[in-house]
Amino acid sequence: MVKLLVKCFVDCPMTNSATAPGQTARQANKERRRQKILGVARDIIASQGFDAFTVSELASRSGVTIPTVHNLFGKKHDIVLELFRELVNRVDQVLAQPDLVDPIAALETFIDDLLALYSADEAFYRAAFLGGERLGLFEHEMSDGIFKKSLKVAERLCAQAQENGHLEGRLDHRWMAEQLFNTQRMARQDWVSGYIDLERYRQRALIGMLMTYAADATPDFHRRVCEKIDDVARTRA
Amino acid sequence: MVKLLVKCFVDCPMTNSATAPGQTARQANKERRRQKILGVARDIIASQGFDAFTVSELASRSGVTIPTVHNLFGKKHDIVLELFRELVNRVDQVLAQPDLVDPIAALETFIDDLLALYSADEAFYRAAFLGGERLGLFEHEMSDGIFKKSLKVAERLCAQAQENGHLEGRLDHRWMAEQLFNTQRMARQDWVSGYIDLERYRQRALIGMLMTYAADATPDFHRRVCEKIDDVARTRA
DNA sequence: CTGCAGATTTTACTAACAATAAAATTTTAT
DNA sequence: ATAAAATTTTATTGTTAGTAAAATCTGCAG
Repeated sequence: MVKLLVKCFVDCPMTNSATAPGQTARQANKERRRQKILGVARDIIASQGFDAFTVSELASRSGVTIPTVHNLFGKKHDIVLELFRELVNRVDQVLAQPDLVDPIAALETFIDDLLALYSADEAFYRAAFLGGERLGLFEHEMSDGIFKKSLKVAERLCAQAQENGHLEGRLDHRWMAEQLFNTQRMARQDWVSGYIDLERYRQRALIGMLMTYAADATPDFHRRVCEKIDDVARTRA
Repeated sequence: MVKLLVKCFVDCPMTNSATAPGQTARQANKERRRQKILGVARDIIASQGFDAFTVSELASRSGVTIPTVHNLFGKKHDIVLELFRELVNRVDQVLAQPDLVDPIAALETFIDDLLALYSADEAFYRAAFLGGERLGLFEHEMSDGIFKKSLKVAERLCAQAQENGHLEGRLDHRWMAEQLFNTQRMARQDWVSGYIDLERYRQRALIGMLMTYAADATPDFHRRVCEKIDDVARTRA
């Protein structure tokens, strides 16, 4: 039995400025394999759902055997965890952007930044959210993770809107922030579940959040919000 | 090897007015076993999550063997389906109740009826929602099931509120109905996921829906809505 | 360019799960 | 009491996650 394999992917020094200087080509190849397998995992979860995501399917599609996958990632759980961590990192960056003065523009910028992120690699984000949900990875994030951070952002948005005279202050900002956050969350979940597409996600999130503003808007601002809602509503019947 | 088993549960005629007249005690016992197993299934899913729900666990906890479970229900999928069907039936009945004239009271009645239902058998409802979600049973219901029906109810609620002069009519009722519906849905999901309890579910759903009203409320009605929100918000800090 | 050390992949295996067929057993009706 | 029917169980199949140890490959030193 004769095997002819060519596996010498990396000969160049690579641009690894971050890690140790003595990093050999072997480790670079390892990382390359990991990324490839991670990509296949993303495709399986996004296109066939989490139940179809088995280690054997992942291995055969990646052109390796099952133990190789376990060798590179550990448990199946860890593969999903890695997708999820990447997701949290990327979303965190978008969340950290500075707010604008105008509340409506801030909302639209926020959602458009998020949507730009998601649409750049829809399969990845759907897979990561799906996997995170399924493995209960959000449960832990609930306490001090992106959840609380998102709420803080939403709360500051409300406070700022009131300072600028757009909100009357008749409603507790804690509730408004929660509503702002949850509206977007529900739309996102329906996208992740495959019920709606990204365009509809944008529409629902935006309109829902604008309606939250409207609940405590000053007359002038209310008019603007309603106009914006009509505007967003018109994007594809 | 000697076995002594006493399995004669039912000797009485039973009150089976619905089905065929010649229904034997055997069938009654069968139904009794099915219900017992279904109850165990509910407990496992609600207390340990869907992943812990295995046929072998279900069988051993129910005091039967694995093939017996399959004999009584078919596939594992069918067990969950039965829980889900029961869920849809029961929720349907609450949804079919007549609306009140006052929009705020209607909302509160609606959510309290729902909550009364859920709290009467919390384990069952959590398990059924969890199972339905996991097996994609809602996907099908999306088109012409409880989803559309719920939206219709919400839309009628808005229309009625406007007729009675509570809403200005500046916002499309289709969007308001969707927001009404989705707010409650998100709160429910957080309850099903174990993030919040029923009391908080009530609070979030009610406040979210009231805020939706507020977005298009006439000045008088807006005042009433805000008062109600404060009222609901005060129930346990 | 050749051989060694260490990293990597694979073969072979275990344990848990869903599901089914057919044998064994129990129950009901006569 | 016994035969027919329904029900449970034993035994088995195929799939999944995961692991240990053997086999193989890679990259570097001489």
